[in-house]
Amino acid sequence: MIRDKFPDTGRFPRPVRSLHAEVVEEIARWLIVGDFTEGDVLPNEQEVGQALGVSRTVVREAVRTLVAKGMLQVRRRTGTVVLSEDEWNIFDTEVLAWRFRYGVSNDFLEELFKFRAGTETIAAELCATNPDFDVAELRDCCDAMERALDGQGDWFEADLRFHRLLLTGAGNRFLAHIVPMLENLFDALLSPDVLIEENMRRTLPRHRAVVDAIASGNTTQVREAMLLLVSEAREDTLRRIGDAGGAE
Amino acid sequence: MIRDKFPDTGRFPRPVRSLHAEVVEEIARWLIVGDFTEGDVLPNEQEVGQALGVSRTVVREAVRTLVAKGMLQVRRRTGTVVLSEDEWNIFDTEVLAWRFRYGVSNDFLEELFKFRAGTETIAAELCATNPDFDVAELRDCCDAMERALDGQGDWFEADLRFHRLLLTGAGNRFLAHIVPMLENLFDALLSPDVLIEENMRRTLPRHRAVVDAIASGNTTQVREAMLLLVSEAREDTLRRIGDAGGAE
DNA sequence: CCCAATTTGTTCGTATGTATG
DNA sequence: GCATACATACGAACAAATTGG
Repeated sequence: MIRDKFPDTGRFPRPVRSLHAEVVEEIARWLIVGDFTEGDVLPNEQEVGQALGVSRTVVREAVRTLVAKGMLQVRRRTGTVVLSEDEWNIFDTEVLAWRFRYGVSNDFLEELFKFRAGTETIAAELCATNPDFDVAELRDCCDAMERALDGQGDWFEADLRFHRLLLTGAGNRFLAHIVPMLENLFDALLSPDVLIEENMRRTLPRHRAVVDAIASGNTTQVREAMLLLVSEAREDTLRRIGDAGGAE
Repeated sequence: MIRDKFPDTGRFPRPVRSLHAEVVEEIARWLIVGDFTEGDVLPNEQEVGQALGVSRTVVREAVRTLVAKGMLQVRRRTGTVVLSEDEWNIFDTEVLAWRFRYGVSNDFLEELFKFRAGTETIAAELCATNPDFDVAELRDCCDAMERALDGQGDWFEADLRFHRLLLTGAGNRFLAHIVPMLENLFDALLSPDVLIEENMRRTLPRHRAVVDAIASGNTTQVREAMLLLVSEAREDTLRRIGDAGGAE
């Protein structure tokens, strides 16, 4: 019972997260792990409420949230039905985070990396042709990564900043919106298992190659450098996942 | 008052859309047209309810929907605050539809077309290297477009099908999820103003060039053909928009 | 440090509407 | 046409958190 996560016992229990957020995530979990799948009808609002120990109102509001994300649909008289996974808002950061938390397939990760390779390459090309783009900042990131290899500073932060600069530097808000997805990816996948010195030493020159290519303004060179960077990142990450058997 | 859209007068009034949907869209409109902008706090739930003639419950559920889409944030004691436009789920189909309906800037459209050019190009390249991809279907679309030029059948439908095939044929669900956005774009922008014979006669061979390039398997050729296709589409569409002054 | 005001959070009871069979 | 099962909608009430005095 969700409610039990808020110990009403002691002096100051105070729920940090609202019941709403808990219920949303719990129902989302049902859908992701497959307790309910496409076409299934959820128990009615009353029953869901009872099962989770919350009122119907809370259930209704939670359902609205998941409807907004394309995971559920409510039909009068029928009830709340689960939509096909490819109706889910795949670009929604919360949906993505839930996937990472409750189980994501290898196929999904492969596709995510392919999408990332494509879009980051576009972004890098646009950066290369954007006169306002500041290459120096990008170089700073590489320097920070290099320092991190010597134990000075945070590799993770510098790496993320590098990719954020690319995606935001393109001057395209659609590309910029991929940043939160990337942050999710980094958070979920860049474990100490992946961030080993061997990988970092290999990827640093790949990053620098991208910077140099952008500085040169040669877009085919940019594309090649970017594709190499992301495909190696994919290797380093997914190999470890496969080894650890971390996913669904 | 939203409520007035449902004439309780006669015998059978029947609201086709729920109050919820109406209120969601109304508040979304407030944000898009700028009645409330970044950082603004909405009137409290009670007041919004009174203003729209609905109960607090309905307002709350509507707000949940907009929070789920990144447009609002709710803080206790403070109230409901409007988030910056670049927090809004830019890939959300409903948000996009509302933008088209209530005002979209030319900059936004430019960026959308650029994003589309990039992602559709990736998709086309992936189709070209996907052994399961059926080029014949793509050719069918072109034939259908050609027939439409002679008054046989629907150009719009064939054109859309063409692009849908590309985006789904790549075998990547992120790319496939761009289809609903494209449908929005087509619905909103491909008016009879744009779909004039001159434009259609020019774009048909561009489509065929993409098909041929994919059939040949030459990815650089695919890219070039695709970029040409989309950039011309952008010209044809935005020129008309500019002429008509249709946007925000 | 506590008090008071404001606003959302949450519950409950009830009535209505709508589609199904 | 009627009963049923469910979502839809309302209103009142109290709880909890945050802010400012």
